[in-house]
Amino acid sequence: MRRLLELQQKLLPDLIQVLRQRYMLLRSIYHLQPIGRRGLAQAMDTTERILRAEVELLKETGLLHVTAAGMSLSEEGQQVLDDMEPLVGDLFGLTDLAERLQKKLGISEVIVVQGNADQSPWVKEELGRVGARVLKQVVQEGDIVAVTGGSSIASVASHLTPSASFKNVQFVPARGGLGERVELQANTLASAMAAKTGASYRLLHVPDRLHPEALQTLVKEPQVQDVLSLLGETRIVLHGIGDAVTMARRRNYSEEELAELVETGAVSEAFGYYFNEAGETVHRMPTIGLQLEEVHKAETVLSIAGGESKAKAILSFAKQSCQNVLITDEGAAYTLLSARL
Amino acid sequence: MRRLLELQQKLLPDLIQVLRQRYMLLRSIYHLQPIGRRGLAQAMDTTERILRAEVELLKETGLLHVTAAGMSLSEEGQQVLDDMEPLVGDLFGLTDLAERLQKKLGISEVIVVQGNADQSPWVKEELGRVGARVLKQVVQEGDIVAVTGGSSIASVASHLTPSASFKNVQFVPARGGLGERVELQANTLASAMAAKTGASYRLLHVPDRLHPEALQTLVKEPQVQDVLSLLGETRIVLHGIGDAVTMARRRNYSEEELAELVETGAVSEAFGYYFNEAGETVHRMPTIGLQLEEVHKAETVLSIAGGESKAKAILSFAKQSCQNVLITDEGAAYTLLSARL
DNA sequence: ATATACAGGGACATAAAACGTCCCGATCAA
DNA sequence: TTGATCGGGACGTTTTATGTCCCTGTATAT
Repeated sequence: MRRLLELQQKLLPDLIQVLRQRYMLLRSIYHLQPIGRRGLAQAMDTTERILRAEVELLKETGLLHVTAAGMSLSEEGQQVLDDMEPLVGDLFGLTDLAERLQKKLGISEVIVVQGNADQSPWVKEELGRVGARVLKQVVQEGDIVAVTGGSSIASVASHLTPSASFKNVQFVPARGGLGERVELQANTLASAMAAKTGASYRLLHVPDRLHPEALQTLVKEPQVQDVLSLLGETRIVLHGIGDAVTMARRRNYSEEELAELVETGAVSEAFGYYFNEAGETVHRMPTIGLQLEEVHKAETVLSIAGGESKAKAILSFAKQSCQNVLITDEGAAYTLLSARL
Repeated sequence: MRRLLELQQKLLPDLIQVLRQRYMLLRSIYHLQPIGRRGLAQAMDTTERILRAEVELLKETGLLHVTAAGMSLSEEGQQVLDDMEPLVGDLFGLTDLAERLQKKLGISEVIVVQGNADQSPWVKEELGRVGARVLKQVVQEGDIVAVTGGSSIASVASHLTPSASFKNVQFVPARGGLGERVELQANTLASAMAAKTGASYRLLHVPDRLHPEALQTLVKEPQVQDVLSLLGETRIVLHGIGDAVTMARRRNYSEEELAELVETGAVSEAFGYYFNEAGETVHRMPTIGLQLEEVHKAETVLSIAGGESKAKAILSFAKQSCQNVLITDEGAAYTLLSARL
C-alpha cells in the first residue's frame, strides 16, 4: 500500500499533502460535529473560504451532510474515516517525526523525508529534491547563497530548476579546497547550481593542503578578496553535515591527524569546521572561506543530512543553534529521537 | 491496494482524475516518443498550453526528459508506467469489464485495455504492450512459444524487451505461409520476437498456395519435420483472432472461395483455422504447422484481439475453451457484453 | 552543404479559478 | 422571543491557468 502511495506521489507530488488535509478535515468535523464553517475554520486554523471549497467537494462526494445546525459526517464519511486509520501512520509519521525533531533540536523548521539514506540511494535524491524546493522558496532576488560540497548538496544541485526567483542570485562556494573529489567540491556545486537555475556563481580557487603562509598570501589576492567579501553578505547558507571521522578520511587525513582529531572529541563537520558533541569548534580545515560567525549572521541556514550514520553529527551541529531549516530522513530522525535527551 | 484506490476515489476524486490524465500522458509519450508538444497535444486531443504545464511537472519529477528531438520517458518514467500497470484496470474501471467478460466467455484471465482498436491506432500498440508484459510473466526457461501472424501479434513483438525469462526460449511460427504481407507473417514475427528478447527462433518456410501433393512432400523434409516436432512441444501459444471474412480477403481468397466460406458460417479465424459461431472448425488454410489439438495441449494460450469488429470472432473462438488469457479492448468488450447471451 | 520542418522555451494578454469578505434569511437553543 | 450561529449567495480582488504567437536551435532529408 505504501508502495502505491509512493508511486502515486511521483505522478501527483502533492497527493499526500491533500490526503492529509482532507483526512484532518474529516477528523475535525467528526470531533466537532455539528459545526459551522466559521467555527471549523477557526479550529483548523484556516480561512473560511478555503475550507468552504473543501467542504463543498466532500459534500458532493457524499462524505458529509449539511444541516441548519452545521456540518456532520455522513455514514459513508464515518466509514472513510475508519478505513483511513491504517493509513494515518504513513501519512503523518513524517510530520510527527519532524515536529518532535524540531522541538528536540530547537530548529525552526524540520523536514523529514521517507527512508534511510544509508540504505536506499534514492533517499539522498529525495533530500536533494526537497532541498531544491525549499531553496527555491526562500531565495530572493539578488541573494548570495553560500554552498558547501558533499553528496547531499550535489543532490540539491541536480534537482534545481530555473526560476524567476533566482534572478541576480550568486552561488558562492563556502570554503576553498577541502580535498574532496572534484564532483562534490563546493566550487563545482556552486557552478552547477548556477547553471541549473540560470543564476551566476563565483569560484574560490584554493589549492588543497596549502601552507599557512601561502594561504595568507592568497587571501590578499583581489580575486579571492572579492569572493570573501561576497561571502560576508551571505543571506542563505546551504550546507551538508558530515560525520567528523568520515569527512577527515575522505579528505585524506593521515592516521596521526585522525587520531588527533578523535582525541579532541570531534563528531561533526560542516564547511571545514569540526565540532564536538557540545557544538564547540575543535578543529578547522586550513583553508579560507565562510566564517562561522558569518553563518550565524545568515538569514537562512539550510542544512541537509540524512542516514542514521549522520544522527550524531546532526545533533552536534544543531548546538550551533543557527539553523533555520533542517532536511533529513527517517533514518536519522529515528536515531536522533531515540538517543538520550 | 484496490481499497486504497476506492478510498482515494471518495476522498480525492479530483486528484484521481488528474492521476488518470497523467497516466495517459505518460503512456502516450511512451508510444509516440520522441514527440513534440504540438504533436502530442493533437494526439491527446488537448491544447498545447495545458499539455505544457503537465509536461513541465513531469519533467521536474524526472519522469521524462526533453531533447531537441522531443520528449521521451526517462527510465524512471518507464518504471512508473510499468509499476502502474496493475492499477490501470481499477483506475479506469476496466477490471469490472474484464471480470464480466471472464464469466461470460469462461476464460481464466481477461485483460481489457482502454479504447477501441477500430478507431484509435494507439490501442493496437497498447494491446501489444500489455501482451508483451503478460508473455514476459508467463514465459519460462526453455519454453517453446508458438506465434501466429497479424498486426496484434506484430505489436507484441515490437514491445518485447530482453529479459532473463527468455533464456533458451524458442519462438516458432505456428503455421507456414498464410498469404499475408511479409511484415505480419508468423515467420517474421517469430524472428522479430527472438531478436527483441535475445531468444532463438525457427522458421517454417512454406510457399503460399501450395498444391496438397507438394505439401505432403514438403512435410517429409527434415528441416520442416524438425520445426513441426518442436511445435508439438509448444507450451505457450501467442495468437491473434481474426474476423473470418476479413482474414480471407487479406489472404486473397477469390470471390467464390469467399462465398463458400461464408456459406459454412465461418466467423472467426486463428492460426489458419476458420470457426463458426459454435466454435466448430469449418475450414482450414492449406498449409502446415500447429494443429488445433496441440493448441489445446498448450499450457498457456494467449489471445490478443481488439476492436468492436472483432467481438463476434472473439466470442466464436472462446468456444474452443482453451484460452488462458485474453487481451482485448473496451471496444470489443462492450460489444461482447451487449450481445445476447 | 543546405533547406526545411519541427523541437522546446519565452512572453504576454486574457480567461478562469481561487480567495477574502460581507451579507442575508433560516434555524436552533435558551 | 431572542440571540447566536447556521449555510448559501454575492462580489471585488488576487492568483493561476490558458491560449497564442514568436524565436532560436537542431535534427533530417535532400
